Amino acid sequence: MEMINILNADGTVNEHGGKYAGQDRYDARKAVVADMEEQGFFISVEDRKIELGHSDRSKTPVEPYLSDQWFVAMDELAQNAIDAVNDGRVRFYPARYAKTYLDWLGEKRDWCISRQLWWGHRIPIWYCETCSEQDLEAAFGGRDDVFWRRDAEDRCWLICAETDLDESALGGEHQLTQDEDVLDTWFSSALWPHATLGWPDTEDDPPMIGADAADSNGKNEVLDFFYPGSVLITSRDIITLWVARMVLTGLYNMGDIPFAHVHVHPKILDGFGQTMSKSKGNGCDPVDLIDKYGTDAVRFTIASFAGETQDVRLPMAYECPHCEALIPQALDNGGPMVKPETVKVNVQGSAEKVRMPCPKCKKDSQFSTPQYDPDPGEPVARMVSERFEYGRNFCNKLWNASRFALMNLEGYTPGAVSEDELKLEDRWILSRLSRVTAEMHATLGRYQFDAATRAIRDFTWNEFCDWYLEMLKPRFRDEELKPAAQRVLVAVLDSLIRLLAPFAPFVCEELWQRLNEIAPERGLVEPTPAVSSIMEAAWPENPETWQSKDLESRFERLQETIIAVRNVRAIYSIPPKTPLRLHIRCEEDVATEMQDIASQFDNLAKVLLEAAGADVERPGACASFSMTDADGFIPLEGIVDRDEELERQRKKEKELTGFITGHEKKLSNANFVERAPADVVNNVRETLAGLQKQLESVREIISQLEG
RNA sequence: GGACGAUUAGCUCAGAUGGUUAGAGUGCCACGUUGACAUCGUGGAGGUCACUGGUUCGAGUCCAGUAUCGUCCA
Repeated sequence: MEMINILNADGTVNEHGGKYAGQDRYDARKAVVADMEEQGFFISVEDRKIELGHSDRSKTPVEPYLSDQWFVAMDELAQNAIDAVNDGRVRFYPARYAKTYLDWLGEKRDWCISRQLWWGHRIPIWYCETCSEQDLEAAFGGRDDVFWRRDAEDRCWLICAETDLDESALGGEHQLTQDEDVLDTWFSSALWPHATLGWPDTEDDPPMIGADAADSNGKNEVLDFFYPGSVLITSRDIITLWVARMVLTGLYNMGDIPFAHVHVHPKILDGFGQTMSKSKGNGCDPVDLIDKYGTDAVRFTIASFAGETQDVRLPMAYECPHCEALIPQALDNGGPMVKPETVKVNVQGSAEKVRMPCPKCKKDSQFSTPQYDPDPGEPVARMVSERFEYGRNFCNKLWNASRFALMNLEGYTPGAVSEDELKLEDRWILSRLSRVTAEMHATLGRYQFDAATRAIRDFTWNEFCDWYLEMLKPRFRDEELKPAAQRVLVAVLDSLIRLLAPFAPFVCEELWQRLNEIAPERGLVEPTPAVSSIMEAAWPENPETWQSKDLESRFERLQETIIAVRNVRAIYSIPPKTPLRLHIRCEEDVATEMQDIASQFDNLAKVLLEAAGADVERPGACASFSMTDADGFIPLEGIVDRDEELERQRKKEKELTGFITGHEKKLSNANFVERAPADVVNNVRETLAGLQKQLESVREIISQLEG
């Protein structure tokens, strides 16, 4: 059946519309109904729910309209792009997104590239109805960038050219008319990886700031150097629209893939799981966030969101411009908006600008909405999110820790650090540093930015700040121990800044500069001169030989002891300044080590190690704690409450019993012992033995308390 | 209709190849300010891992189904 178009481009009915020709489509529809009624063909009109597409911008219903469009044949182009992913030349991270790409390309639907817009690249097609092939031959015969053929209905010539053709290029009586449409924006965007590097010019570098055109050596070295790129980082909703198109045009125009890796990051949704958009008014202005929390804070926080899931939620709040209180965003009629009971929502067209009252200071303020902008000069409640405090607090912590380090680098001299100058805490922090460096290398290699930021944050805060810096403090007060402590600290801080620089470049640059002033030569084991900017600094390589599992677990025992003492302090409300005494019952080798680090017990828990060894007895009135290979007693004459202590120990006993039963159950299962890997079984056995030993101690303590 | 994902502590999220007592940040509770940091420190409470089956010696993790939510495509 013949397809008949009854519409003009402006939405009025055309000459095929009979008596309705010239009428607007809405009027014409009413007229049709009226005419049917008049002629007795009309039965009824009823409301129906139908799927009706609307223009995103104008919200006008989309009408069916037949027109000629240009298409790109996709068969071969798509197949080449499919092959590039299937044979691994292009790799997706996370890998599942390759499916989106392959499924879509696999359909090989021809690509409609005509768009009825006034902006964009004009389609490089010219029409001529009057000329002959001889005319074309005469005008363009010598050119290899102009092609022509008759159109499918043999109505006119279609002429395609790489560069614009003059409308009179064929001579006076033959008019060349260029297609009115422009290329699909994705067709143009698809060229981005090579077009931005100067393609199709392969003989000159693209114009660059400061470059001398006279240097041209007949090659586009920029294109050669930067194409193909290494990684494209993008959002999943344009995998088909853009990524696939970049690959296929890259392969077609350049004969090579545009990039080897495609990393697809999650999409940030609002607190209700909705896509942020201007028209919904639930988005946020990154500049507002940067203004409030800091550039590095925003960057670090966003990096911490970037894992392998598809979405992350970012609950937003309005910030009262008067008192900085946060007013959480609420849902209203399906769209995010301030709570309806606190504000009348301004519907489109309303003249009055709504003011949002602050529940804290009771003042009100204007806020940005999709319908209008706030009045100039008016205090505006901007949109912020508490989640960025994560990054802000961390950057602040890093800054303060570094400041502390720099303060203590007074008198630093570069020099080698010998094995015997390394204290337990030095060896431990280096072991941990080496581990975190390796972990960052691994996670960044997989584009798991969330895991990388978590690793470096935990290291910085929970290990470097909480333990290492604290343990260095006494050494800084001792002139003899100071130099080595400074050298190790500088080396660790140097690495730390390098590792953090991608996520907090501004703070890190500032710290790097300050470190350069006080310690221009640094590093383990032999110091070397540092480069002038963190941007030039190499990614650190902290040797795996620094790692020691044994050392780390011994260090954990020290940490456990200190935490146990602090816990006793908290439970009995003993002020931090009141000194305590500690007796530890353990094997001799453990005792020796405890003695070696006794000064740290004093430093970190204000507790004096009074006795350590296998023959240590539990003093009469004391608080006790037990670990797998040591029991601690803290004499608390007159302070300790026997009932409270008993209750504490019984709680511990119950906890231990629970774990032990679980482990015993496992080991009594013949199937487990036979089928599980030997190391898993051994692990359970060892843990069980440790737990049993600990339980024994706890029971002994209980019986003494009861007795 | 098809595809992909999510459902774990009040909130926001980690938990790769199944294996000790499921973690973090934030919020909450208690205590703390004589100098790195209150944007902080110390200690603590808080979870039948959406539901139902299955595979396995063993499941937050693997499989099937159900429910709810989100996104893309048609």
